[in-house]
Amino acid sequence: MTGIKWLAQHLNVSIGTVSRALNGKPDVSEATRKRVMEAAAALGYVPNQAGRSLRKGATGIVGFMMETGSQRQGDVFFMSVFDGIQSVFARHHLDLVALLCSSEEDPDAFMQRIVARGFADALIISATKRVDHRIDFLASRKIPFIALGRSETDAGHPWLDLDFEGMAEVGVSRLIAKGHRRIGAFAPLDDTNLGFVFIDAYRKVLEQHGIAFDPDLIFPAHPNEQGGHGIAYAIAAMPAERRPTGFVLTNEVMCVGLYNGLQEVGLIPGKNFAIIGRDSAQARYLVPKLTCFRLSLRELGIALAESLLATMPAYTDAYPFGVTRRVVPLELVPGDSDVAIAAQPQALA
Amino acid sequence: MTGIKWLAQHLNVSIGTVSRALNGKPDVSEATRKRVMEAAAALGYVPNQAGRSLRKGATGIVGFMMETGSQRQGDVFFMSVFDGIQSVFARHHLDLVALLCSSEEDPDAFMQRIVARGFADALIISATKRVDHRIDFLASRKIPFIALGRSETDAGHPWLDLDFEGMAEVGVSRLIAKGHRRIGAFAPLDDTNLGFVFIDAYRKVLEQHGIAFDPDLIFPAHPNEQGGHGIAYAIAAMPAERRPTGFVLTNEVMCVGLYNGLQEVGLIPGKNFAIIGRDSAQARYLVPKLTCFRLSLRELGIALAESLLATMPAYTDAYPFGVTRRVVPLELVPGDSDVAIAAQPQALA
DNA sequence: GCTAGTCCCGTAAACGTTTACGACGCTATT
DNA sequence: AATAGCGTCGTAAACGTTTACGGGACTAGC
Repeated sequence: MTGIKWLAQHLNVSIGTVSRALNGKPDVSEATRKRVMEAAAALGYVPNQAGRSLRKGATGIVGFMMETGSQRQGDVFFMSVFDGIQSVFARHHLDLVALLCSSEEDPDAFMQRIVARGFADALIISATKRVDHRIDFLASRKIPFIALGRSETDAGHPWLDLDFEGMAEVGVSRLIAKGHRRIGAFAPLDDTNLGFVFIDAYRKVLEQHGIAFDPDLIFPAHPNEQGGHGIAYAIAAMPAERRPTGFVLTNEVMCVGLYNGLQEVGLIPGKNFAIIGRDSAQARYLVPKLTCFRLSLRELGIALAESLLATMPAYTDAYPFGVTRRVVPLELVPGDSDVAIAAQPQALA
Repeated sequence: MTGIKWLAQHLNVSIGTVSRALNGKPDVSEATRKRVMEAAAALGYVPNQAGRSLRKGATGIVGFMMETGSQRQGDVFFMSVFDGIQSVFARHHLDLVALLCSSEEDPDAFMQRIVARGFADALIISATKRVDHRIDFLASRKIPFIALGRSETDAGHPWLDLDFEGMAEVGVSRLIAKGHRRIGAFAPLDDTNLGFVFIDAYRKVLEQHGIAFDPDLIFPAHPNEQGGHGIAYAIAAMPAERRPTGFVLTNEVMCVGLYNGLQEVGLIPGKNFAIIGRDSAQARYLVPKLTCFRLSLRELGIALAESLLATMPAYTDAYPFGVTRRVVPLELVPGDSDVAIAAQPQALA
């Protein structure tokens, strides 16, 4: 018994007038507009989503697609990013919802279903794969979207990504300056793109310093705590002289697993092993203090939201910078974990 | 140019027949049904969400309300729960989406907006407060919902919660059996209900063992890493003889902060301090191994989904157990962090 | 006083889907 | 052979909203 005609009847005006009053259209007197808005507030009327979006062809919803399941990395990360996104969306009466793709469903099929159903006006995709069919699909359907993460699939689409090249540059050369020659890195076992970007830059930095690339120092792992933990044991299983003496790890959740795993095998970060990692709520309290890369996740969310809106026709006037394809820098926060090699006592067997 | 009439035209049948065929209604021949479904699959037709839910008055969507922002606790937790929920929903063509309430918006207002807009058919709310207006609101609007977490607000509604009484019983009496008399606990600074439940049970267990309750052993903190970390320093700031010698901590993310904080102040878990905590992906790799309570988050999600569907008229025949208001047990996984007091060397100042 | 213009507001169509209703053709029964 | 029944399908209304269109009332200008 709620609905616009109910409210209109209650006010003795037509439904058209009510709609115009609430949507700020010009063809309504200030007196009746005030009357309508007050009545709506008093009676708790809110336009029905289905009716509105059916008529307008837009939902006022932006979807953030993410995959659920314990395999995926945890998501303190996302909560802060979401908050940044929403602070932008709130200004435009847009709602952000997380579209949860079950681990049992194919991500590409999920995305097609979401789009065809007309669920959201725009999408944000994350965990981009090296080749990502979602990008081609969204571009071909002309759905506004932005990717959090680069991909080799290029549809001229907007994206934002962390500066993995910068982290490789700063992190690896910092360890080299501290005397390290054997520096470990990880390769994600799924085909998320970020791993490849980092490894490429990592190789380039080594080259610049005249250090030969050793494929044994690239440790394949799942991008979660367990993956980091496993790397520690993989290192310990190597002959001592072939082990890395330091590690640059751009994945924040892996840091915790690696840290604790290393301690279990007698490789103590900051003592006889060097780590440069990624900041996170958990990593912030590691002992000894983790030297890490940090960025404001909230600002990342804000940039993501603004860059997305810039590509949506309805908002281009508010955000008049075209397609953004940009890398956001991270700051190195010195800690005690990136010890110099000279200071390292012999690693325990 | 997609839509049901487009598909109907393409097949030379009426839109009514197409709709009936796709929705499994009886009034359609098997031959045309097959023809319609194949064409739909081939042309990639999926019914428009707005049109469908406008007509049916249902959206096929269940919303999981959660608050974003870095203040809230992180959510490796939720990802696994989501996966369990979805494995149930998938059988009924229901979609789960996370409704993200910005930290800048009032949760009660957010909920009202969501409900009034007719966004979801049912809701799951979490982080229940001691008195929670959302419960009364949803009950009065007769929206199907379930709460993850108890509350003193009781609308006869369904809920599921972790067995905090059981954790207090097992955890506290275990530490007492190991010689501890001064056992710490935490009280959440926001008014989430779980804190109160645990503290009440904690007091009762102490009483049963004839140990006086000391309010100084209840540490107020935010339920995140930083909160756990702060507790360590609060403990260190106490005169040594008034400090707790052990701690039972039911919040999984706080464990990491507390663990590392304690090490910083010279109170080493498993050596001169005892901790019983909650299992999590991060906590699993703490050194020394954390003695903790564990449960299957996926199964929790499954129970949550089934209990919710049991209260929805359309699904009561599939899940014919009425309103569930139940506590799910946790298993104690022994580690090395709950050291006996006799084994504790003198705590360092 | 007539016309043009302006300001409000009501009317009705449209968005895409589901579904009650009725129509049609066929078969089986009497 | 007439009728009842069944299986199949088309027609049209309905869901709640937005918006193009037109009309009425009033003002201003001549």
